Amino acid sequence: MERHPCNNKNPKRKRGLWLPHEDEKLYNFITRFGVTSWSSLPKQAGLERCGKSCRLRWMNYLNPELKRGPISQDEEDLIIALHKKFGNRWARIAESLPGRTDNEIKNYYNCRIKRKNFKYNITPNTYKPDEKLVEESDYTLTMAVTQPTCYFFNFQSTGVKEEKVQSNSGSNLNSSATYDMMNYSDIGISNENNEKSCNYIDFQSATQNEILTRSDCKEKIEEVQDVKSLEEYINCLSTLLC
DNA sequence: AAGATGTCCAACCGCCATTGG
DNA sequence: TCCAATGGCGGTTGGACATCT
Repeated sequence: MERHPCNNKNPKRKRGLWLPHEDEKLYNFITRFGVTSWSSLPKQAGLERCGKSCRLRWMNYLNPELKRGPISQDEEDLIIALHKKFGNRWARIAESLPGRTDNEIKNYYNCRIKRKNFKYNITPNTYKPDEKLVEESDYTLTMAVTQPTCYFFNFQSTGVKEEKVQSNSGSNLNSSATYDMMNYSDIGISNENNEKSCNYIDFQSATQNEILTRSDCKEKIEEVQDVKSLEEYINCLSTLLC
């Protein structure tokens, strides 16, 4: 197999923003011949770029299957939910958003959602995906669309420190006695018309120096939006943690 | 009006798993 | 079996543009 090195030492390699005529060459070549090898494509298409650069330009910009326009609220909700599940595995997240690229989602998350999280006192850098949930189908995501009044996307535990999280009212949460400290939670609440929204609640501050009570929990939630079915929320939480 | 600052995103870099000579 | 090229991925950066002072 012929090798086509693609590295910084190649003096002929062009860099920087793509020019319209380069886009045209790449687009015309791929739509006509397809891609058999990215490494040999630049030469065949008459481009002074490396194969990697061509691949990136096609994947992130020229591919006609890409969706243009701003990311919708539904898409944002999905990104948040999937990020909780998969962490920074952008390519995996992008699989669930047809027409959106991993780069686009990554950029969107880093500059929009991260800022929102900061507003709600969440530090995504501390986030680690819950491997158990990653392995266990789409359970949390399914929850998000099937719970009519209260749903949540994910809970994670941290290995950093242990902290008791209890309910003082005999709920299901209490039956499991002790959990690892819940770090951050995304809780989505839908209204009567099943129009969902996504809000962020920092449970860490609630659990850092105190036992998290049912009323604490309810108070936290009510800070964001009125909740009609706290019991349902507790049940969901208990099911997921057990 | 102009400089400073912030936001956004295209593109590059480096790492790693896979592939195939 | 070894090893270098390749492709894919996530992290990061630089610059264009927008907004603020």
